[in-house]
Amino acid sequence: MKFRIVHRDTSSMARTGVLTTARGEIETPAFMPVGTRGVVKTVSPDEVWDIGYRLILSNAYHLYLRPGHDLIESYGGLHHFMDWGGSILTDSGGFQVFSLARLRKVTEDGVVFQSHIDGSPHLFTPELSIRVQESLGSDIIMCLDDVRGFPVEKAEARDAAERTFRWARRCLESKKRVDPALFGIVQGSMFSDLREMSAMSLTSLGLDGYAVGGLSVGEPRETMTQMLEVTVPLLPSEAPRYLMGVGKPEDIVEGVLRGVDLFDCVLPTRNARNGMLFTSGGPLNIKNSCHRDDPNPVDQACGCRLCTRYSRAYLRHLFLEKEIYGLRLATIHNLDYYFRMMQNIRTAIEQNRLNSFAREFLEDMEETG
RNA sequence: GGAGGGGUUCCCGAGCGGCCAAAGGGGGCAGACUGUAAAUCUGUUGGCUCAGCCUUCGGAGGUUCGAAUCCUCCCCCCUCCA
Repeated sequence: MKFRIVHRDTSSMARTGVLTTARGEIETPAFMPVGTRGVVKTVSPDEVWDIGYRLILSNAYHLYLRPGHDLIESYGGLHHFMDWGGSILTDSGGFQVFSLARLRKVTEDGVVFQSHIDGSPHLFTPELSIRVQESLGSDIIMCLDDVRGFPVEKAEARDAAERTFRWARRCLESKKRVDPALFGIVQGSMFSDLREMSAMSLTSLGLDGYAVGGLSVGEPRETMTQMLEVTVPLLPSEAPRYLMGVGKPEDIVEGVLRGVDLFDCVLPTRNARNGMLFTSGGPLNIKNSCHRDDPNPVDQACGCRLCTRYSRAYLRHLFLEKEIYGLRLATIHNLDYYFRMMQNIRTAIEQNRLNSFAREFLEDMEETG
């Protein structure tokens, strides 16, 4: 993997760049659709590709449990297994330490999960996480980290951040393949000094990229941006920076302003399935009765398959009837919205006007949201 | 003609003298969703001048301090026998 910065915005910390993997190039700042189980829910890889995406996120923990990383490896890796021609970043399973908190126990060695599928216990170590991700054939692999929720006691946050560093070192040591890039993850919850400590120690490992983890877990947005402001400047400028699990359109803009290059989030895909569509006029719940007899497209300004061919009335009908096509159309639309948003962000950076772009964007969001 | 079963709030359906404006589902309406245990979850669903009052359990009467619940008559639906 290579990362080349193309342009630095003069009005903010933002930059555009090109991330090059064995599968091709990705323009940054970029958003990654989430395909946890080897599929972006409800849509085909072709559809994801046609929208413009060249990098998606998948998950080591879920694919390890089912169908098993060895099986996927025997099918030529995840790209081949799911027929995705673009690049893949896999999450390490660290987030499941947080999201499956009731089903796990963290030790220095690793995390003992009780499978959410059949209850069987699994020890997920940094070494296993790397092995799984290498078997999958990911282009970018993540270090196993210890994610905690919000709020959390400082002692617990320190403990988790320090462990995350020790695990990162083990991940680096156990990495066998040379082609995938390895990203470390900064933790430290909402404590500036812990974030600093975490960033400093992690960068000493000389990893290929750095992620900021443990944010958008329930804290106020202002807190998240504060944490970015103390963390991002400590990360090497020439390496890609990735804000994990973020987020809402406004969160992404805030992140880019502070120098973040990569994002991922389930929001566009999950909310699509729940009937929430992102539009240039703000979010919209297609199930609301006001759309019952509305011949207009979901978003006049959108060129996606949903907006160019169907009325709000039709999409609402599909949702009320629980027809699968509605989920697909909504997902395509939201992914299209996010892709175009990232394009607009990149253009604004190259024209040195991200700051004013962001101000307008956030004001619009406030008005409609 | 005879015997039996039943009509409950938008729908299905529980309740079978007071704790019933009435369980539970469905449907409707609204909200949430941030490295996906999520095509999920939560709230709400008679009216009002809302800690109270009014209207409501096929219809009309009655018993009772008190009735969706008991009694009488009537109207409809279903099953079986002739």
